[in-house]
Amino acid sequence: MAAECLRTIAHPCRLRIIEILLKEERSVGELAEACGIPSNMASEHLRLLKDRGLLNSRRDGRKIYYWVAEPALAMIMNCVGKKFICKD
Amino acid sequence: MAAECLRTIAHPCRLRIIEILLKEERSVGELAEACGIPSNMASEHLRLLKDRGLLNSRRDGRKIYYWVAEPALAMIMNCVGKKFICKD
DNA sequence: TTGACATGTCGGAATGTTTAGATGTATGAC
DNA sequence: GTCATACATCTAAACATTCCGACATGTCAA
Repeated sequence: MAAECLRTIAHPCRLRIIEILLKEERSVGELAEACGIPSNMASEHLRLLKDRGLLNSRRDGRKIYYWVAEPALAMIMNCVGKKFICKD
Repeated sequence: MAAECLRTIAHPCRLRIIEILLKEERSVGELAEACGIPSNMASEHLRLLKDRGLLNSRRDGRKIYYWVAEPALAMIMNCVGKKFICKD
């Protein structure tokens, strides 16, 4: 259901994560720092996004890198962030 | 905040309401019937959407008609519904 | 004014989400 | 092997959302 995926995206940390990952892949620790949250919370957000097929991940040594798996996210983020919807 | 507005949209009934209102304005009762929910719940959903500036309303006799106030909703719905994101 | 209709608002129960801390697992360095 | 690092998982508390019934408001018609 579309509503479920929108809810998944609709969280400040997850929007920030998606925004970053649209540029390039990142590790959990990097994303956690960028969002100002502990890494276990970042991990939880990433799990939610990955469970819905929005992200993919790969391990490289001790780190795990995530990237955007769903191209539509770029369009959604373009709508959301660029000029639309509840700009402050 | 963008996340807040996305959360507002991210509900099955509210997505349906937006989808209908993108075509033409409708009364609360019509929307409630279309969503299969009681009219007081439709009224509540409409209030949430209106409070964030996504809808507008006008009274006509006893009925109150709502329509889409935020043009970006058409683009968002186009992304969401047409081919992207968690299609079943 | 009264009654019926359309909508809005107010509780509160049920449910879902977010967060934090503690613990668990996998990897590389030594 | 031990240790530290990077990440994941579990649990429970705190918080927010959803839904429903009951009641309130506002309008029209008679």
